[in-house]
Amino acid sequence: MMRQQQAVAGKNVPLGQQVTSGIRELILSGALAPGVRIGQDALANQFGTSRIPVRDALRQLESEGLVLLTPNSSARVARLELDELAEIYKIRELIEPLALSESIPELSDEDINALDERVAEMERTSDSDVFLKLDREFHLSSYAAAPMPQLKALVERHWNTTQHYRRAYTKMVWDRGNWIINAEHRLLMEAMRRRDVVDAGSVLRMHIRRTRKELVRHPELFESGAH
Amino acid sequence: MMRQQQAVAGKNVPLGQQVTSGIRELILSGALAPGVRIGQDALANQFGTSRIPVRDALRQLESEGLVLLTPNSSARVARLELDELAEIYKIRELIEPLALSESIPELSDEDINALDERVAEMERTSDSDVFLKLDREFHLSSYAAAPMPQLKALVERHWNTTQHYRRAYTKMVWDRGNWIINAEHRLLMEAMRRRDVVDAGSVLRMHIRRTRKELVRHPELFESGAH
DNA sequence: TAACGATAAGTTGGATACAAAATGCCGGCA
DNA sequence: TGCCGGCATTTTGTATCCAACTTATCGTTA
Repeated sequence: MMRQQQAVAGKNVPLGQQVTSGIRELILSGALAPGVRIGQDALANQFGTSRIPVRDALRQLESEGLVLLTPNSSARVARLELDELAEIYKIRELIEPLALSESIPELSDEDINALDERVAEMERTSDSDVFLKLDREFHLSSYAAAPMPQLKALVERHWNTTQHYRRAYTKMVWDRGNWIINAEHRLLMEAMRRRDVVDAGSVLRMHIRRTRKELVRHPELFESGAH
Repeated sequence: MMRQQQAVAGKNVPLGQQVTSGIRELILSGALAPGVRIGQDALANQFGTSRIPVRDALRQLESEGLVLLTPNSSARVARLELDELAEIYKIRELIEPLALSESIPELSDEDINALDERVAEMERTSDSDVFLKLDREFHLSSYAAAPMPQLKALVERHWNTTQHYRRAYTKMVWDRGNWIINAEHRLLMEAMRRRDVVDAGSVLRMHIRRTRKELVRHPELFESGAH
């Protein structure tokens, strides 16, 4: 008789983790905006479970920086102030070039081509949500080959917590086009093709830094939403 | 044995957070070594609560990198491989100089003197545990004035997850003395007194980098313990 | 009228109880 | 002897229930 012991690390997913993924997706997709109150009962009904898995999920998401828990009171989708967003970008300026430079030597030519394809799609699309998704995929994929799992988890966390504000900014300036980002991506790809970790790191650092300065110029991104 | 919650009038800290602090302290103090299995029931009895707050605490600690949670199975104190430790140090080399350079302009002369006192105590003590405690206090205090709460939380997390290995290393080389660390601390203090963020950052980066290379030379730090 | 306070309703925190999965033990079998 | 499989025990995951705290409502009063 076959032994079901193995379960290959991921077959038997606890209900709590499914709820965690579900809520995380709701937040990252924008369905739940920062500041919105999220009740345990409502989520439990929505996912068809009791409140226990929901509570586990909320704690998990709080530690990921996506949820703000106030004891004995409410759970809300985490929101960032302008300085907090800028702070995250300053950290990103330091750690993402490291992730990139450690990843580049491990990338195959096929990987590079796949990245290039995403850049091309970004230039073609007229949908800001598609653009946002491709941008995230492009950058995170460019780090994927780095043998530094903790660093990559940290980077992804920062992308998650800033997701809402990047979306809001992208939508805001969508009309004006974003040729600068596309140009930076092209320069980044060119350096990556040459496997030049120094140039690639410099372009990426500039890219993040310029975005930070751009965001700081738009405090109106932080005014809306529930409190 | 069974520690009952003291009904401190007015203070209303959720039980789960108290348990979190308790377990965290057990791990950081070395009472719970990496790899050791920690059962929910055992902890619940030890803290005089049910398993619910313990589960909350374990989830919290997992996200802090101090606990490894395997679904449907065990919870263990997180352990690091040699490359993981090195990875964390590479991240530290980047972000701690930033924390320091942002903190230095905000430090008062009294703060500087207090830091100096810790350095002096480190040179005097003959107890490696005291040394470890002072070292942590010194560095974290030197970042304390930086107006970057997320960065400081990140730094503290890295100090926590590497705590056990720093302790093991400190004990291992305790006989040989650690004049190098003391010298580096002196140089660091000197740059901080001059409020020279560039020099201070350079010394700190060197300090962390040298420690990383030193740790990598001692793989035997990772052999012991439960698996 | 506006502010204050008591009370009621709703929400969260924690404990107990039960189901499901994993670990360990022990006997059978080649 | 060594190993494999099944059963029992232990441990984790989830649901339900109760208590405590927060928030809202409504009435009272200056």
